[in-house]
Amino acid sequence: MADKDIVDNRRNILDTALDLFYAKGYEAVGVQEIATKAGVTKPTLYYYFKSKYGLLENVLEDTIEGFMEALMKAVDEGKGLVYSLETVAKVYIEYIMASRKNMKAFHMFLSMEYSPPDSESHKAIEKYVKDIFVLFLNLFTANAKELGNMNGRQEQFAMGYMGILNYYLLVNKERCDENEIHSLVHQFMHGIFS
Amino acid sequence: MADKDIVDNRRNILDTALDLFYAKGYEAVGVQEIATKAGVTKPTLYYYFKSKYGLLENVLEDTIEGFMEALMKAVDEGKGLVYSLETVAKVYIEYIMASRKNMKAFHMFLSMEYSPPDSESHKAIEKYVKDIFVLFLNLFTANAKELGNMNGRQEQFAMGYMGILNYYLLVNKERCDENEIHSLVHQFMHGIFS
DNA sequence: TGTGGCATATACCGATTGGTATAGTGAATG
DNA sequence: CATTCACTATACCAATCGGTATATGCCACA
Repeated sequence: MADKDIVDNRRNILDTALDLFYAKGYEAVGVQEIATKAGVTKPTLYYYFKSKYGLLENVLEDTIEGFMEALMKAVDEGKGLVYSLETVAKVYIEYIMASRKNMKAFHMFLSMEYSPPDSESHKAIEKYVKDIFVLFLNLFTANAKELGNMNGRQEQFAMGYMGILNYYLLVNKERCDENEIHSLVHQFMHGIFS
Repeated sequence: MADKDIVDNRRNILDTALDLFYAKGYEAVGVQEIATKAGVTKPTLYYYFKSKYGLLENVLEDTIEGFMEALMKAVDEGKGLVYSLETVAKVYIEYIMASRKNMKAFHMFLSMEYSPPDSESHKAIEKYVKDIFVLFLNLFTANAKELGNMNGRQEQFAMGYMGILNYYLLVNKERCDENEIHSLVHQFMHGIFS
């Protein structure tokens, strides 16, 4: 019918793999299942990706790196801590709400971040985790003057903020409210004694 | 030599399974590997546990339920919010530091809490997660008078506190400092503006 | 018309998966 | 002595695992 019946098999494999890795986890999904659901055969999959693990790496590159760029852009604006924290949170929910694909990617990322230390999932994700942690760390050190003497508690602040953000987004998988995020940031900065 | 060369195969299987589930994850570990490392054969494993999933459930019961009891005991003392939050945090690190087995159990638990929604890991853990969340929720509602009008933000508080705690303990897998936990609780209650 | 390379499928590999049918232990009980 | 019971091992099952050798269809270019 249309002049474009051509299918991008590589794209299909990537998207199908994300769906399955998100839903069942990397270790629980077979290569055969991915190929079948993507409408290709196994050799086709192995033509584009050198191994199952290589496929996982490509899925990550295809999804998470866009998120990382947005995150990096949001950090170095130099408009103060409060502004930065809220902007960062906004990047998170905007990314997740932008598409179902992004939502799946983010939660796959989260699940991999907490995955067992000797698993392939963990190995594939660790560099991204490290980058993001450093990014949060820099956010606090860059705004050190606002916080007075942090006494090297930047790491604790970074961990606390990432923990709050991650867990909130884990629990509220489908519906992320921007107002609630704002409230969360406020809580983080001023404590629960409103 | 000793009068007790008898081995408790059920115990060995349980402990070995925990080791492997912790390190590589439930889905990535084979029943054969568990049996071999435990020094038994597969039918012996299936004599004590009806399936691989049944084994996972038993591993959870064997480890996490002790933690849950300690947690429940720590909550309902009615000595105020600050006291409760610190006590709860203390239960976490005391449990983790008590033994290497406990440390593995806790991190397996954490990894399962963030595991993919359609995975067996998720299914096995969800009831415990729900119980713990309710427990945290009650902690805040029980101390409502201290916090003034929470406007139904108990859920947010519970999520925030669990998130901070979990992420801190994930990152500091091996070395959990009680003083740092104290500082973390303080940060949670009064915000990062010291 | 040929030729080379990208992209795809058929059919297969050895190894491992979760799980079991069956037979045997050794110790206690009648 | 015979039976029973808790427990363990040998040997096996079909199915699936990740991965590949080989052949072919197709299209661009010569």
